[in-house]
Amino acid sequence: MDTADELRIEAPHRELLDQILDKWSLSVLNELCERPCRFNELRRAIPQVTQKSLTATLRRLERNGVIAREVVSTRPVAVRYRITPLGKTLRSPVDALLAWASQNMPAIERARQEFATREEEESSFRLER
Amino acid sequence: MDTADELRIEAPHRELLDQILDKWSLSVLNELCERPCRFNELRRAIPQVTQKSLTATLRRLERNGVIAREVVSTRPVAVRYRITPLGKTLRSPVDALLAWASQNMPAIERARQEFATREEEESSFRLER
DNA sequence: CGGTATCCGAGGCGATACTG
DNA sequence: CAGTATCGCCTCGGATACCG
Repeated sequence: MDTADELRIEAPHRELLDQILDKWSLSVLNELCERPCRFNELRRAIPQVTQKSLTATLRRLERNGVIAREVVSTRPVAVRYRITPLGKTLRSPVDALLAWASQNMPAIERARQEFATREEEESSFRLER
Repeated sequence: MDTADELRIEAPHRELLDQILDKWSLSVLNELCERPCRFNELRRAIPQVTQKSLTATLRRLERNGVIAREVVSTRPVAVRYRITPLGKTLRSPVDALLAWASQNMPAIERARQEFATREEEESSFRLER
């Protein structure tokens, strides 16, 4: 029942991670951790993202309370995004994960090559006989 | 150019996170951290996963060197999956992230409700006028 | 037992065009 | 400036059926 509990607990975790660790979130979070940014400022900082995806990412992050959106009613309007206190607390666990990735990238690269080699051997084995 | 560097570095990170933090990986990793498992043992432990997705998940994790697959050539064959030393090192950063999620779930829930409320107000505002 | 093969629908994401 | 709207691809994952 321990296991079953973990699995039930896990569903919201998964949903949350999907929202916070999606394709562009880390770049955005990274940028907003340094300073508050305007929309187009973020686009320039992350050139590969499209308007649509950036908007979607910002909405998701805002919805989950890790960033805040404030509108200054000038003409034309100015919009400023900034990280929230909650968002700041996300930094250290995420950084830990990225640090893990950096440190172990060589080992992972080796593992991938070995895997590819094993695959090749298998297929040539099947062909031989 | 600091920024540009970070972004170029980030691509492999993203790819890696996509492979390791995908829908079922955490459950599988969690299970294999406790003990080595047979294929169907994992299915029973994680009842919601389909054969196909479990196979795909195991292959991905194996490819990246965090789990190992060993085949015992009996009849019928027995397959055993176990966590690798590399895989074990993944635990602490992942746990940190899950701990963050658990701790802040209430705050996130509040943020979502506020967001929903703001959305409603906006749409009713537009209808009024 | 431990998988493959195939079909399918939902959703993520990009490209492009348009707007207050 | 800061978006929305639309289209279309493409991958992920579930359902189902079959296999050594």
